[in-house]
Amino acid sequence: MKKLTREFYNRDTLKVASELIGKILVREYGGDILSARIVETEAYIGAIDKASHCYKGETDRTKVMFGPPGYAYVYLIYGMYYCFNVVTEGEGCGSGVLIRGIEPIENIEIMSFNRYGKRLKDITKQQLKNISNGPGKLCKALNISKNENKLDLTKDELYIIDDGFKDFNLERSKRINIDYAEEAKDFLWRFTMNRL
DNA sequence: ACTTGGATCTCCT
DNA sequence: GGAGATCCAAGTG
Repeated sequence: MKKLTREFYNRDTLKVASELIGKILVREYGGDILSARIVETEAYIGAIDKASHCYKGETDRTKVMFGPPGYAYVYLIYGMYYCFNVVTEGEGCGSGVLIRGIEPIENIEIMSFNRYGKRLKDITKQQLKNISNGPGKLCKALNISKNENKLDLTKDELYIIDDGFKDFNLERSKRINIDYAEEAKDFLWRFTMNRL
C-alpha cells in the first residue's frame, strides 16, 4: 500500500478531513512499525475559522500550516500534551486537519508501553479503551512529539495509507472544546466513523 | 458513567 | 496575566 500523495492533501480541507476517516496512520521508529485506523478528525481553516491557530495570521509556531500540503503540524497543548495535524490545501492557506482519534492495528503492545509504561496484559479495560481515543493520547501512543513537527508525510517515517476499508458510515458534527470560537464553534467540521 | 481539579508550555494582550 | 484543538486520578452515583 502506498502513502497518500501530495495531491491527496492538496485539496479542500473538509474533503481531506472526511476522507481521512478509515485510512491508516503509520508511524515507524526504532525498527518497529505502529499502525492505527483513523476514526475521528477535525478540519481547521485559518482564514475563516476563529478556532484555528492560523486565524490571526502566521507565527513561528503555525508557519508550517501556511506552507505546502502533506506536512505534519505538531504542537504542544496545555503544557503537557501534543496534537498531530496534517497540513492541507495550497501554500498561504493556514489550514489543516487535526487527528483526534485512532484505533490500534499493529504493535498495540508498544502503544501500551508508550502510554502507560505497562505491558498490554497489565492495563485495565478502561485504559485499553482510552489508549488512543483523543489527540493527546494518540500522540503519546505513537511517540509523536515536537521532533515530528514539519515531517513530510509523503516521504518520512510518519505517513497515512489507504487499505480500502469502507465498512462504516461517516458522521458529521460540531468540533470539540472550542467554545470561545463564536460562530465557528457551530461549524460541522468534525468527522467520526460509525462502523456497520 | 459522569464530574472535578491539577499539571504546566506557548502565544497573545 | 490568562486562556487554550487535553488527560488522568480520585471521587461520587
